[in-house]
Amino acid sequence: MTWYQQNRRDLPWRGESSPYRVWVSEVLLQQTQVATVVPYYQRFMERFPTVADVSAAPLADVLKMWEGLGYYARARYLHQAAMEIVTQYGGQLPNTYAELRRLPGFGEYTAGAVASIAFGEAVAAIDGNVKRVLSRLFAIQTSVTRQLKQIARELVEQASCLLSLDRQDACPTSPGDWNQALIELGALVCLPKTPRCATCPLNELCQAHQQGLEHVLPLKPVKKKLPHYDVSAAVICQAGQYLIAQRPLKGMLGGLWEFPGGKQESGETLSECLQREIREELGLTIEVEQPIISIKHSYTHFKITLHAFYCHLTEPQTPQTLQVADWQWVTLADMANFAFPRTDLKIIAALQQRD
DNA sequence: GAAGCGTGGAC
DNA sequence: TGTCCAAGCTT
Repeated sequence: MTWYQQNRRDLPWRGESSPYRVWVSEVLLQQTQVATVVPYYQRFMERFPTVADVSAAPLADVLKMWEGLGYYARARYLHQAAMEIVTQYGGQLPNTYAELRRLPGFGEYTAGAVASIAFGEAVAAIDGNVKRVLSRLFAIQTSVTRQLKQIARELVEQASCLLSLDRQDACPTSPGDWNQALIELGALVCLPKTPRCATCPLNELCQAHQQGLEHVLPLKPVKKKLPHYDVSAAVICQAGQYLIAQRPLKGMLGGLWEFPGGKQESGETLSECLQREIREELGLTIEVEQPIISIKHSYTHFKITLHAFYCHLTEPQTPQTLQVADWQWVTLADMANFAFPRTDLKIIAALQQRD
């Protein structure tokens, strides 16, 4: 706790805070690095200062604030939870782990983090940092999940009891500070690849370090290679406007807008692929023209090369919502009002260069 | 318990 | 260029 007090980073969601701000920061930080989150957090708080502001906004506005961040289900769950908090709890976050855990997007970690940091409840908050710190501190190699939960629970309970008996020192005393101290130690000292054991306040207690296992623990599962696909995207122009489509709400990039297209099947040219996809998704017949840009991109479970082509309708036609949530004709300038995945933002940038 | 879900930075 | 992996959650 002394180390944490002296080494904690000054982050926008620390200091003058509120349960809402803690919650938003925790959701943004899920699987996302602090440096990436900071500007998103600032913009999100300006646009949605309170829970009521999020709950009153259309999902499209929340997704727009999430644009480029990834794991877009987080934005949907945050929006859903905000609406529940307004209707069920009068706009105030429930103040216990058990109640928070029932809300969309509140898993064990996030419920534990908000309950401990915002409300002082003595519950554990086990993220990737804490897993790494505790795995090394206790040299845990098997039955990881059960042991870690047990240890983290005992630690936060004991820490809050001990510290409350000993208030004459200036150390932080809350379970929230305890949990954040473990996280901060993992983020700044107990690093995944090159742990800084020489400067670690726990190095003499750390069983992994004593046994020379700090580079081995925690044990990592073997990962398989990501498959690669060629994907095509149609930039369909008509009278200075472009056709964009909204992806289905559930699943990959749910609710985001894109230039329609899809995966190339074997024995198919990119041109044929586009014509098939646009017919299947929107019921349109197109002609494919010149290529615009090809983009390499890696997702969580596969890699793609995305090939964008100028296209036009063979005759006047109205799109149908066969496999898309919605569609819209928009100008280049209008596109700023829709949330796009990274790859499509690159296509838009290419279009602007030609414009 | 495992799979699906984004993106960017570090190395 | 490739790989790892980050303040995880839902199904």
